[in-house]
Amino acid sequence: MAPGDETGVTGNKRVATNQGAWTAEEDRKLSEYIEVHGPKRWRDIAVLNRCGKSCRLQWLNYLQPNIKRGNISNAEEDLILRVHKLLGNRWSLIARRLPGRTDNEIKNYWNSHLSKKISAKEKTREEAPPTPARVAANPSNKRIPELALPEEEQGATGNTIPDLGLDLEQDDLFDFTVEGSCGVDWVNKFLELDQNA
DNA sequence: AACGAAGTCAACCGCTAATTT
DNA sequence: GAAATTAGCGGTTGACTTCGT
Repeated sequence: MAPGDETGVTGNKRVATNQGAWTAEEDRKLSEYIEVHGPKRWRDIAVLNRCGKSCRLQWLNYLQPNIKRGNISNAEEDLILRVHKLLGNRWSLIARRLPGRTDNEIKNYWNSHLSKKISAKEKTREEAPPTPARVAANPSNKRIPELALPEEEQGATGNTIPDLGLDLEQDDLFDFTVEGSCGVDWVNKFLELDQNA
């Protein structure tokens, strides 16, 4: 593919497409188009002066039926935290576990809310003196090698997926089309596997 | 009231994988 | 099998809002 063709940019030249916030009129036209032609062939969408990529994003994030906006519940937040712990920044995978939520929304929510919560938690944990139980379990405060990843596997960002011997593409756990696969039960099942591994 | 800093989130960009020709 | 096209993903940017001084 020619780089940039779907972004409103051809080579170094920016083609004349609208940019910036979508208007209600544009939303309406896009919805009408998709109602007739379906959510495909984004490049061919000629009803708007928008690149196909922008149309696709608008449809996925705002215009699709059953899209939920805002008010992320505690249960959803917990689910995001737990799945993120397992998968890292795989926003689309996380989003598929939260019906009505989009990857973009979850990503934003993570960056603006959850990442801070986590760093605050870690900070308090670092500052807190070790509990008697922790000291008893590891009296010399030695690093436990089997719990640590080798440096080359940790990655620069720390957003690595733990190698649990699972195939994200093949394992049924990650087949998000399976009915009833959404919710905390799935995470619990995964965590069990995690612990066993 | 005015200003700047910090927070939020919609939209864009660059890239890759998958699909089609 | 190669090239072109399309779809999708995650990271980043920038406009807007809120908050503190």
